[in-house]
Order: sequence, then structure tokens, then C-alpha cells
Amino acid sequence: MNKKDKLFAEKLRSSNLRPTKQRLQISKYLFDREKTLHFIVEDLDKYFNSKNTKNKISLATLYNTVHAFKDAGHLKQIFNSHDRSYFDTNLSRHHHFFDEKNNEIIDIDSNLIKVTKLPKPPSGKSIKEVEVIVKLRSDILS
Amino acid sequence: MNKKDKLFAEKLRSSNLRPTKQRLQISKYLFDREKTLHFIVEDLDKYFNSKNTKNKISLATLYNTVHAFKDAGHLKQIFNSHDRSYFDTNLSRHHHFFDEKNNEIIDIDSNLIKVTKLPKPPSGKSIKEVEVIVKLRSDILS
DNA sequence: CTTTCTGCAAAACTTTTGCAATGTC
DNA sequence: GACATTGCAAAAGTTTTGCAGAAAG
Repeated sequence: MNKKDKLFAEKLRSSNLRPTKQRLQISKYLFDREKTLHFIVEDLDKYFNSKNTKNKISLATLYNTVHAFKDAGHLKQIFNSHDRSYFDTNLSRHHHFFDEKNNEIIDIDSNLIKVTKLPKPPSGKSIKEVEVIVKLRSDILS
Repeated sequence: MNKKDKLFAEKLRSSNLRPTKQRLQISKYLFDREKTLHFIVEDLDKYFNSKNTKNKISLATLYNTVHAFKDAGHLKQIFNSHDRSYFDTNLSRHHHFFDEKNNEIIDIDSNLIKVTKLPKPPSGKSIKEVEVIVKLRSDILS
């Protein structure tokens, strides 16, 4: 086992996850890179289970592992709380409060939020819309 | 047909959608209300197809109609471009460029965006996180 | 040798599709 | 009558689950 593998193994162990061969392979693919990665499980499936790949990893294990990594805080799920399509009857430009506990969505009028600094878009692209999601947490009553 | 139904029928016709009984029922449910509605198709299914409802509307028609309304610009799909779970290996607080044409996601460093005005959260709730999604469009080359 | 993990197959769920019957223009 | 729409059932696609065998501590 090389140096990086040891580091990944340590990271796994400290999250109460046994450093199995599959988890190490997945860790290496996800975390051993310069830029951060945005992916769906299908991407992992393609990478590990294409015809000419050795060491295939079953889809169930890919799902298990991604969830285990997420629960351990090594991955963040982005954009959608759940896996279903949400629709909005409000067509005007506006923003949203979102409480992920109960999937509650509340509109925020456009003029109640001010974004005063924005990055330059990648070349060849323009900004179409800026969407702000204000995530909520319930106050703990003491 | 009452006054509101006529208005909805007109709205449908002007989008090249025939004002069928089902579409009028769905329009009434979606658009005849004070506050805007955020929903998933399951919500419509529950509303129209619970045991004691007359005039049930098949699930296929609900999906068809929601897409027809979306394509006509009467509904907006929010939060997720597609219906799959996206993950991010970048755990730091940051934002995203998102090009919905090809589902391309690019990180934006937290300090490249400034949100200077935010609304008060609903009572009993606090703001956990502010997520900004900068939607991109490809420039048209002329 | 105890506990966790993998991988298969089956199941669960959301969404789409083909097509005959029906409704709208 | 021509064309669009509905609804059923089947299919497709994503994600979860049960469980036996394998691996890890």
C-alpha cells in the first residue's frame, strides 16, 4: 500500500469506515485530484465498470459508498435535496428559502436579496440568471 | 363554464394547448390561488387521485400536463436540472456556475460572490447557508 | 470469530413511452 | 374528419434493499 493509500485508509478509519479495496479505489478517484469533482453515480459506474476495466465495483457498492462518504462528511450533495423534480408556479425572477428537513420551500422576492459581487463567467458564456437558495435550520428551543 | 375557466381556457389556447377538462382542473389547482405553489408530481397525484376524489386524472396525464405547462412557460422547474443526485467533493462553503445545456458545474470561490442583503428567516428558523447558483448560457457566435 | 462490507438479484420508485380510445376543433 | 389528448399498461431509468459469501479487525 503506498503513501496516499495509507492516508485514505486513515481518513476512512477515522470515520468508522473500514478501508476496503473498493473504498480505497473510490477515494482515489474522488479525492486524489487537483480540481474538485462534481459527479453523479453514473459517472462512477462508467469509470469503474466500463468493459475494459479490471476491478469492477458493483453499482450497489457505489451507491453504498457514496452514501457512506456523504454521511461521514466527505461528500456534499448539491442542487437537489431529494431525487424528484420540483416545480414552481411563480415565474417571476425570485429566490427561495429552503428547509431541507421537511422540504419546505418559500419564495423570496427578488428585491429582498442583493448580490453585489459576481465572478466573470467562463469565456464564451454569459450569466443567464442568479439563483439564491437560503437554506434554513429550525431553532433549537431551550 | 365559469369566468375563471374561460380565462384558463384562453391561456391554454394561446399556448397551443387544447383546453381539456383535465388541463382546466390542473390549471385551477395550480394557478387559482393567492400564494405561489411549489410542488412535485406526487402532490398532484395525491390531490387528484386520492380514494374519495371524483374526476381522477391519470399519472401519465399529470406528467404530460406538467411538461406541457413547463414548455409553454407556465411553470418553472426549480433546484435540479435533471432528476439525479449530484455530489461535490468540495466541502468548503462555495458556490456554483451551472450550465444546464450540458450539466456542467464549476465551483465559485466563496469570496468571489457577495450577498449584501438577505431577508429575515421565518420565525423559529435561522439561516444555515446561502447557496448561489449562477446559471450560464452559451454566447451565440455571430 | 465477530462485525462490516460487497455484489448480486430483486424490489421500489419516479418518469417516459406506445397505442387504442376519446375529445377538441 | 383531422388532429391532439387521455389513460392504461408496459418499459425505462435511478436508487434501495435483502441476503449469502467475502473481507476486515
